[in-house]
Amino acid sequence: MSTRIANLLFPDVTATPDDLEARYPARATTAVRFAPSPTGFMHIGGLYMSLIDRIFARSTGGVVCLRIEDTDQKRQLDGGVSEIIDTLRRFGVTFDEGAASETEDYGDYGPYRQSLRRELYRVYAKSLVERDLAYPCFCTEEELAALRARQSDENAVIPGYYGKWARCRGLTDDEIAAKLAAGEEYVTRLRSPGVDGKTVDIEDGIRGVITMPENVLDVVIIKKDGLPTYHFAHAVDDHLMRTTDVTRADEWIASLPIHVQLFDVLGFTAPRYYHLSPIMKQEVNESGTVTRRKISKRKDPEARVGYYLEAGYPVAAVTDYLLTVCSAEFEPWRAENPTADVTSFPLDLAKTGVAGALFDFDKLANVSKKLIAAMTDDEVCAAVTQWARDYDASFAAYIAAHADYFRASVPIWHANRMDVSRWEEVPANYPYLYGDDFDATVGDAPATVAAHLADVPQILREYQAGYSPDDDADAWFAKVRAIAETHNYAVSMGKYKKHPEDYAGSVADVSAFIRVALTGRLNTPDLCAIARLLGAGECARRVAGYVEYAENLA
RNA sequence: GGCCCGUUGGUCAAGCGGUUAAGACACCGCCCUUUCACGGCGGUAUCACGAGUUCGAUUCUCGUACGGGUCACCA
Repeated sequence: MSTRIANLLFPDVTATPDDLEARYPARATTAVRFAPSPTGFMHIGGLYMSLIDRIFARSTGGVVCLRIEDTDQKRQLDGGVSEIIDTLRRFGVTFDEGAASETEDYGDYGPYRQSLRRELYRVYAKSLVERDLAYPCFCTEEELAALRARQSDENAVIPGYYGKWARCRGLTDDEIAAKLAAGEEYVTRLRSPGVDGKTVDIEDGIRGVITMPENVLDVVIIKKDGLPTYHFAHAVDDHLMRTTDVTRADEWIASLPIHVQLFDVLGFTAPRYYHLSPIMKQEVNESGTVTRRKISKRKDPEARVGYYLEAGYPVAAVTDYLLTVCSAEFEPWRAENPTADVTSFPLDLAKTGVAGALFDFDKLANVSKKLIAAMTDDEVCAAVTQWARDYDASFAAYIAAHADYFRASVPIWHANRMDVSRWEEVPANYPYLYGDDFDATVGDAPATVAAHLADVPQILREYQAGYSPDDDADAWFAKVRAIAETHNYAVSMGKYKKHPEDYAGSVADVSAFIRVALTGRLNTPDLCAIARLLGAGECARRVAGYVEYAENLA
């Protein structure tokens, strides 16, 4: 018994583990937690994890807490907590307990930020010292570096602080007292009861039983600054918060033996673990080899959740996509429940993939397009307007100045189309709709125009001469067909396909000339609708401009 | 290097000893069509490799290769 040392180390700690047990009673439901570090920006992987936590809690009738892991003081950033809360809320991820703002918490199992839980960790650390399961270590960083060097020289099978390498493990109480009296700095280490050669079986809800060597390392549990390491905080926090299920990235699998040992010496029941594979990104290195790696916040703009907001993906598209990646059961569910909130998806974590999916922007775009197609014109109009206000000031100004026109334009590219996957594409894809002095003649003429250059000016002149803004779609197209006929362009695709040699082209070509003159593109929404939106004057201006351009080319 | 985890088409994947090896995205083709689309139909393409178990392996076992993770007073 090292009561003397425990008291020397933690003189102010009077509470006992039993007191804490009583303060945080067991829960009646499942509990999971999302536990990010407030490093200043929200990572897409964090959104992914928190979404899964939220859904897990809902589908098991339990709660989800937001716990802030701020024990690494070097990495903290001002505003980091609000960034997390605000971003997640935008994506519909909310918590039943946890940090509510930069300074406030709510819920009965708090405080929910580790920097405020210092005393809790110390109670357990003291208990461990009393029971000879932990001890102070006075080794400096230099000494530790030297130790690693020696181990590498001697090819130690297991590197690290343990057994004969653990110098401070054998310090007598008197020696410890003397060092403490001299004011030497120290960390607190676990006196690992692990035995080299023994293994532990740990069940993972996704991967099944994992067999690993038992932990023998005297890991640090309390750092020099008095705050716990991740391992110790995980054990104490998840026990005291009565977390029943721990979801986290699979990079933690390697430290599982430490964690179960900690739970064991502390007398806690370990939670059920689910280790999820992070979303990967494909990379082609200089030698041409294709590899996959975690999405990195340094290299990949898409790592930032803000990236998707700025691009204008509807938030539901992002969350739907993430769930598609997480579970193969999501898409069929979504098809059955097109309007249901994502968080009501009955997620079965056991069926989640273990390999680490590659982020697929094509798939995201498709999910998003379908979702946008299902929105009403009014919803789309409102969403684009809001997006522009937030992220595209000049487009926002344009919308504000042409509110009715903009509203009238939305159905043109929205109705029965899947053209738009994110709002930034609206100004980018439709310059011929939204912009002053649009000029269709910049760039090269498309092949179909170039191939019929002799006909283009005359056809356009006839089109313009016959154009009436009062024509409906049928009348408008009847005129186009008539022009086609006079120039020996087949009036239907069917006829043209049967005998292409009999014609100069088809009505599709004639339409293409008009389309290019009006928009500069070969692929646009319905031309007649575009012409009506633009107005007769603007159409005349563009057609005239293109006639001149085509004549110069010819 | 030690220890873990993984490997089904270009991508996401279903599959749990016998299947024509689902489906989605992307791509291509055809049809529909008065243009652009939407829609419909169809197509190309996958079990990393080698042993073993078995009447039979994508499914089980063991190797090999390749990929990933981890070996901090960071989480």
